[in-house]
Order: sequence, then C-alpha cells, then structure tokens
Amino acid sequence: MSEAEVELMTRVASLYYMEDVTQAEIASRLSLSRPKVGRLLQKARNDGVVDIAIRTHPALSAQLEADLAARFGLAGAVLVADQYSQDAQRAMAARAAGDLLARSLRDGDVVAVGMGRNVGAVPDQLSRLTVRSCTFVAAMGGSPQVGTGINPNDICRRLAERFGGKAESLYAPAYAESAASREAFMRHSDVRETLARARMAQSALVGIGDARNDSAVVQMGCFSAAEMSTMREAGAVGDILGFFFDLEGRPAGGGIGDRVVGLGADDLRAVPRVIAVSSEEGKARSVLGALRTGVVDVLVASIGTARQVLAAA
Amino acid sequence: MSEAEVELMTRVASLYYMEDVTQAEIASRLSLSRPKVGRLLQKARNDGVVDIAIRTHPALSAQLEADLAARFGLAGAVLVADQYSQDAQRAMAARAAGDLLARSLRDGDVVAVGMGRNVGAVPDQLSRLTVRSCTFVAAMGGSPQVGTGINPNDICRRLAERFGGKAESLYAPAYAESAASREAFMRHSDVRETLARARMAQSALVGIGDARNDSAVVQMGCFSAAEMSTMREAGAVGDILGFFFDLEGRPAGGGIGDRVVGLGADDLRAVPRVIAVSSEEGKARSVLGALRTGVVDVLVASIGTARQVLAAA
DNA sequence: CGTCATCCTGAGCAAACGCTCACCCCCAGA
DNA sequence: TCTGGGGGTGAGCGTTTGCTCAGGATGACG
Repeated sequence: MSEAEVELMTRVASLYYMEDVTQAEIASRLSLSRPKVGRLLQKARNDGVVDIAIRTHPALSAQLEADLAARFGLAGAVLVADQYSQDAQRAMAARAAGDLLARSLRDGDVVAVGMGRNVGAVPDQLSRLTVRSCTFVAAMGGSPQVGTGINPNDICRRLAERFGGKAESLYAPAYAESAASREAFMRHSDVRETLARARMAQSALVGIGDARNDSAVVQMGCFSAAEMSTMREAGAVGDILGFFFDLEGRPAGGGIGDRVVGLGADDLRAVPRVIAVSSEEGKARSVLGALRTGVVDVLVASIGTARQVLAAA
Repeated sequence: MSEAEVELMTRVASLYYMEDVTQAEIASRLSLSRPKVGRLLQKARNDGVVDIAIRTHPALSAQLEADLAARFGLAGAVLVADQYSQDAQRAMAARAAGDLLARSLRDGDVVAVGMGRNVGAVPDQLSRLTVRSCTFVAAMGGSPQVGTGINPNDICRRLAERFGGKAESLYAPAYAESAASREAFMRHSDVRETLARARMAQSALVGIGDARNDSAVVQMGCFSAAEMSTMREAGAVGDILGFFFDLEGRPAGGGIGDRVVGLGADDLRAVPRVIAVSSEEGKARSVLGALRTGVVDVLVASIGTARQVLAAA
C-alpha cells in the first residue's frame, strides 16, 4: 500500500467521519467516483485508520471497577458491555485487552503471553497502526491438538505481527506426561532461556480457564477429561497458564497441574503487570479464584461477570 | 440519563457497529421502532459510547515523530493528518491532545492549563466517558476582551466538567499594564497560591501562539498590534503562555512580554509533561522556536507542520 | 382540574449507501 | 501479436438510513 493511498484514505475518512460530508460530495470534491470513496472508507475501517470503538459508560462500570480493584488489590479493572453472542463478547473483551496492552507497552518491553481463545482473539482485534517494538514470549508450551490461534507461540507471532515487534516461541509441549519428563523439558537450554526471558517480562497477557471438561486445556490434550474431573473434585475452579486454583485462590487439583511446561504462579506474581482476560459468562467462579491467587494485576472482563464475581465474594 | 438507557444505547451500538446488524433488524430484535434505534445510535455517538477516531497511519507519521523527538529532545510527538478546513484541523489536533491527556493523567494529578483556540478546543473534543479526578489550574490570567472558550479559567472549567475533576481559576488579567502592576497581581495571595499549584502540576496543556498581529494574545488585548510588531522586529516568532521567544528558542521581544500574569518558561520547564498543541498551517516558525525553548515535552501538531518544522531546523 | 408547553414517538419520504455486475486496463504467457 | 486472467473501476438498483412532521403522552403551572 503506497503512502499516497494511505493519505487519500485518511483524507476521505476525515471528511466522512469528522466533517460529515456525504460520499457523493467527497467523490466530487476529490474527483473520485462514489463507489471508490465507499471502498476507500471500507479499507480505512479495515486497516484501522478509522477506529470505531464501543466504550463502556462509567455509569455502568466505574463503581464495579473500583470495587474489584479495592477488593482484590488490582491495579485496575476494565469492564466491557455484555454482548448477546459469545463471539461478540470475546471480541469486545479482546479488544479492550488489546487497547490496554497498546497503552501500557513501551518500546523494548517484553510481554509474556498465555494461551486460550480469549488471548488468541487479542491480536485479531488489534489495530495494525499501533507500532511497538516489543518482544512477545510464549509463557507456556504448545499443543498440536488444537488449531493454530490458540497456541501461545502462534499468539505471540500474531501479536508481534500487529505491533511490529518480535516473537519468541517456546518449543515445548504445553504438558509433560510425567513430573520427570517435565523436569527434562524445563532443563533444556532453549526452554529454560525462553522461560527466563518470559519471567523478566514487564507485562503478561493471560486467559483464565474454567476447570471444565470442555475447557481449552482439555482440548489441547494437556489433561484428560477424567483428570479434569479429579481436579474439580479436589476443588479446582480454574487455571491460569495451566496452574490450577480453588475458589480461595489456593493451588488446587493435586499434583496433576504440576506437569505444565511454562511459567508458574510465583513467576507471574513477579511480573509487574499481569493482564487477565475472561469473556465467557459463567466463569465467575474461575475469575474469583484467579483474582484471589494474587497473580492478576488488571482484569479484563464483562460487566456481567464482574457483578457475579463481586456477588460471590 | 438513566442507567437502563445507557445500557440500551450500548447494546444497540454494539449490534450496529460491531456485529453489523441493520437498524431495522435491531429494532425488531429489541422491540423498538427503527427511528428509535437510529436516535439511540446518534446519541451513542454524541455521548462517546461509540467512539470514532481517525488514526494517523504510521507510514505517514512514525518517521516524522521520531525525528522531532530526537532533534528536540521531546518525550514524544503526536502528529495528525492534514485537514482541508482550519476548523477540522483544530478539532483533529485537539482530539489527539485530549486523548493524550486522558491516557497520561492519573487520579489526583494537577494540570496547568493555558489559553488559546487550540487549547480551548480540547474539552470540546473530549469524550465525556473518561473520568479522572484531576485538578485543572489556570496557568495564566484571563481577558474579558475575548469570548469565553479561549480564556484559561473557562477551559479549566470545561476540562474539569468533561473529566469529572475540579477546576481552579486564576482571578487575574492575562496581562498587566506595567511591570509594577504585574508585581502587585503576582503578590496577591490568591494569585500566588494558584500559580504555585500550577507550578507543581504533573502535566501542562498549552498552545503555541504565533507573533502575528491577529494572534490570540493581541485579540485578548494583552498587547497592541504595535507592541506585537515591535516584538516581531526584536525577533519574536511565537509565544507559550505569553512568554515570547525567537527562532532559536531564546527569550525575545524586549521586556514587553514580561507583563504577563502567569507561569513563566522556567516554571514550565519544571513541569514533567508539557503538552503543546498547534494546529494551524503556517505556524512552523513558531513551533520551531517553541521546541527550541526546551519547555515542550510532547508536541501535538499536523503532519504538514511537522514537515515544515523539520525542514526549517 | 384544565391548559399549555415540551418532549418523545413512529409513519412516510427522499437521500445516501452497499452491492452486483459488466467493463476496461494492464500484464503475463503463448 | 494475440489471448486470457486478474484487479481495479464506475453504472444501476435495491436496501438502508436520516429527516421531517403530525400525533400523543407527560409534566409544569395557573
């Protein structure tokens, strides 16, 4: 895309969206055809030159955000409006998380990146225009069982693509068959070094999993449905980076969760700005547990989830 | 406006702008009439629930911004797309300045506020949704000669209104008739204390004046056109808060500019984050001088102005 | 309790817009 | 040189949208 085209696109977008000139009028002023103007506008929206965002009115969220921050010692909370469809909800949350990330990242920062559908949606919602030369490091291994787009390595790559930074992959499975095998993975120099870099990150972007049988970690093949059931019986309500916790935020699920190759809870606590995204309704208990672990600094969730979390707390 | 209405507005806006549902379809889904949906959307845009922004593509601005920052030791530069009309240009710059302010302000911050059309346009462009409990202090006196909207006190009031913070007025004229009279004003306890608070601000928002006979300070009656001519002959190319400088950024204009009641250049240098806005074409020399004074930390201007400034430097 | 003003509401219409489709231009390959 | 594909372009049409205006509800005030 040439610079001249970007400029034309910006001109057209300014006239249309800021000065409320009709497409036909813009066409005649700039000697273009009307369809061409329409196409330029469409492209402008696509490329992020025109940025349309739905903001949460403080009347709906300010009190809840303050309550969450106060109650769980968060640096902040970002609540988005409830949506009808789950896809829209995810997009909404992902976009808020992306904006937050874009605002807080400085050039040269390192970001530790988790997995899951919510985290995976963040790069999709991110405008291509905010350039940050950051490094995105996978904070957890991957799994061939699930499609691309959910794996940390892939999310890192896409985040780096959008921000114009670098991605650093973790070449390890998300989950080792045994504690011994996990140790072996963790000792491998590539894995060790990548995780060391992730541990030193200024920010982390993670999802909050629910401990259900259809959750992402099960689909990824990290755990069998049976193991997940066992963990649930042991009190597990959710996970962050494969680290399971109960409703009180204490480690839960027996040793089963200890076979994950990636950053642990203590590692995350040392990261200054851990952003946790949760979009699905019905994850209130998972979110509550997650907040109580003390690893989360900023929560991105829906207003509905926030209400439920506060009610349950 | 009730909470339920805000919620409805948000719902409608989400469906329309994020899920691309037509107004008629939204109307039938939510059992509303189509015009009602249209009105809700309009209101949503008005209130800032729907936020449409034109972003500057990095291809147009990134290099220039980096050059400006490097050459003048700025913390950053924000460049907006060139506009045809001066009003649109002003709105564009004001909006960028407002966004910048919203991003950098923390609760409890104090902001020193200057005057002029550009600064005055900032609150107009500011969405009402970003709440910050900050204090906006006038960094300069006012003048009854010019309409409201340009005077620092009024700008403070409007900024405070938008952000939900407090405004602190400076009850003094922008300009004293003599050095002695200025001293008298500056000694007055109200004036002294207000300026002391402005001096301790975390941020400042100021405009860059050109030293023309039709400039804002002349219209405000601070100086006569003749005095302005004298200052220009003495090398003055522009002013910040009534403090005049030449093309090299050195104080200029003889003692004439010393009768301004407000913060001086040294005061501003002590403010960690001075945001200077300039929107008009043809102010390149003023901006160049301003940047060389070393008081500006972040420049908000148009791409065209930036090009001229760098070419002249 | 009546009256007036104001705001809100929804019908109808004209304008604006998105979309499809045929067309043309450019370029690669025969 | 000819031919065929691909991408971009502008006419025309159907849909969507903004706007005006009359009707009705609501609330303030006499």
